[in-house]
Amino acid sequence: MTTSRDIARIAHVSQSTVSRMLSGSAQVSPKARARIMEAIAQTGYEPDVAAQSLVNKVSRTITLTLFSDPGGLAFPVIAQPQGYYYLKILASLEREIVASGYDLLLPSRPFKQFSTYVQSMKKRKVAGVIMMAPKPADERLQVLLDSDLPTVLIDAYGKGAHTTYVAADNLSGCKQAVEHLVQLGHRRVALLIGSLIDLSGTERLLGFQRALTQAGIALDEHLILQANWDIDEAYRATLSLLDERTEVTAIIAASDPMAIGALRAIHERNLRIPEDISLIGFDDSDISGYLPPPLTTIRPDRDRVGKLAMQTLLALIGGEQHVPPITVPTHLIIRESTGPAATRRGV
Amino acid sequence: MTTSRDIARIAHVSQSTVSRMLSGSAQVSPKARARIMEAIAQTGYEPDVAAQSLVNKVSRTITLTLFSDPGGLAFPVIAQPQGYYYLKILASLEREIVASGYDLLLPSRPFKQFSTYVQSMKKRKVAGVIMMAPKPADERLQVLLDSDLPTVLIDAYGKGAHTTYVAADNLSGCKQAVEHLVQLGHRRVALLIGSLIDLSGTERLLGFQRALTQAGIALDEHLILQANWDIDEAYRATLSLLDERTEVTAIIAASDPMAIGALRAIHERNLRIPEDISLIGFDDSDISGYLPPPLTTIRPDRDRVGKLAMQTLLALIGGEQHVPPITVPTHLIIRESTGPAATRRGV
DNA sequence: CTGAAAGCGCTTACAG
DNA sequence: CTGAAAGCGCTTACAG
Repeated sequence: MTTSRDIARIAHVSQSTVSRMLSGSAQVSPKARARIMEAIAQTGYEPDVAAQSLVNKVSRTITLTLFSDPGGLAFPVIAQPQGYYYLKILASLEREIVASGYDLLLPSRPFKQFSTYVQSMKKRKVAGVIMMAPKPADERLQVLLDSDLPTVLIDAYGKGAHTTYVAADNLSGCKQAVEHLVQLGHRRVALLIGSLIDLSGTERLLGFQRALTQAGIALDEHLILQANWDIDEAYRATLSLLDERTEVTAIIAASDPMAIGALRAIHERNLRIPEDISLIGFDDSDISGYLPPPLTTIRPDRDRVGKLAMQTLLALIGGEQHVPPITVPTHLIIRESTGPAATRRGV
Repeated sequence: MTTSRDIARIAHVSQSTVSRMLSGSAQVSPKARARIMEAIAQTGYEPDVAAQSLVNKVSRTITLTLFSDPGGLAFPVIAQPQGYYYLKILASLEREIVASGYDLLLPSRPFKQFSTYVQSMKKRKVAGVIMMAPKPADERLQVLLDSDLPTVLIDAYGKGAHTTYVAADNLSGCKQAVEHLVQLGHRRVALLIGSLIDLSGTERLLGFQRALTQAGIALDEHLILQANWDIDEAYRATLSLLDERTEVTAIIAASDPMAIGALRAIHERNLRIPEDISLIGFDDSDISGYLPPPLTTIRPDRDRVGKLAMQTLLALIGGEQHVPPITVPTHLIIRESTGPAATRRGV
């Protein structure tokens, strides 16, 4: 396989000159440059990334961490409906990473103490880390924040000299959902919430509370149901909600998968959407537009989240310190699962 | 950061001995071994993978290719419902890769000629390639087959000295679906098929045809609808099918997303499932059990596909040649979307 | 603007 | 069973 020494020989220059030209670290005479370009074109030379990392102490590699998996794996998390949300972010992220000439690495690592994580990443000479939705309680998060490894958190808070975050505006998103329902005349609105220990869950809850309060509607804790982001739990929770709280005319699910669980429960009770019950999801997953009926939902701009995460990481890698965090807006997508509030059912 | 030279110094041995012990390539005296272990424990030493790849000419890295994306990216493909099928395979694959001590790399690459792909992977010293569902027509496939890069194809055919494949038994899967319907008394069964240029599409079609023929039911080309694996196309195709071919009592969708499209169309025409129309999907995606009604579907054992793909790749990397391909069975999951054939609608 | 030399952290014949 | 030496393919002061 062709090496930079071969290129040097063919172009009648030294290896140093080849290296300098390729890195752009110094001026190279036009003649030398032309001969080197010629040699590269002719041989299809590509530099050896292992040798480069060895001497540069850093490689053009970004790594991804999803702390929600105990083993730190990525795909087992996103292969579940709860994780579909991240797919679109990852798609945009990968596009951006590749466009910047970086590789995306999903490293194997020992499951032991987390303190070795940062060290492992440094040994692999990763340029930066993208961390998706770690639980704030996760003590491992702090280790990373304290390190000098450039890190961007997605949908989580956490700042440091070499860390910042990009998050969707979950709070406003959930507010938009409530406001839409209030405008349609709904007063008794239930919320299916995921876990309360991660950021997006808490924020969506907060948005719900604020919008309700602003509309002058009293909060009713019985109308806030935890379903752990899970389809099945959402299904069961909705079933008992429908049976016990017949005054409810609308349900907001804090994720589209939970909306699917709610949808099935509503169908099973032979209630019509939206005539009897209005339903709103959160995520705007690709299938939400094809549910019976198509789902009104909140769409975070996931393309922007992924794109900005990488751009921000690049700034951090470039040496910028204390890069400001970014919040990305959400949009209400009105489809057919919401309508005017019905008169009380069964009354 | 600690190097093997540091370990050697601390343990009073030479760097060669440290390396030999770590690689297990030669005998090391118990005393030396104990001192080296001690030094490693005390420093938290991990070898530098860049230096190792540089001298070994190969790294412990597996790379993933999804040819369906023109740019060769992974996430943009699997972030669409058509790609959800692969997620579970990838989850199992990643688990297996990590358990084997390999890293998973999603490399950036120039979009130019594909001929450089193999060379790029070699420059990155990847140990092996997993390729998901390339179109058989893709000329780039051949380049890889001709190379000596260990390669395992998933859901595609292709064999060579250093290449083999692992595929789900699509043909039997689709046969099982038809047989189930025939037992329920259905005679007029429609098939929503994806694209005819990839393996899984063609095989599912073949299974459909064979089972129908074996049941003594004449094939009717009007009942085979192409929907390109797409929810929306499946939705539209089902709409016209329902309007034009009222004798149809059952629909098999060759993927769960297409089944979702069909489901919505059936709901829109105010037909009941399964009383008026039976519906079967293919994939057993996580949401299929929560559709209204829960979907009968074909489940390929995706866990096994991923696991066996890596094990097979490991054999190839180990130098085995002409490793035999593997076919993984599928199972019929009966839920509530199939039932006895109705009398002809509208007659 | 350019080249010779040293070195990044490993592994592997080679000689004991 | 062990160590000294050379080399993997790059980059970067250093000296011109």
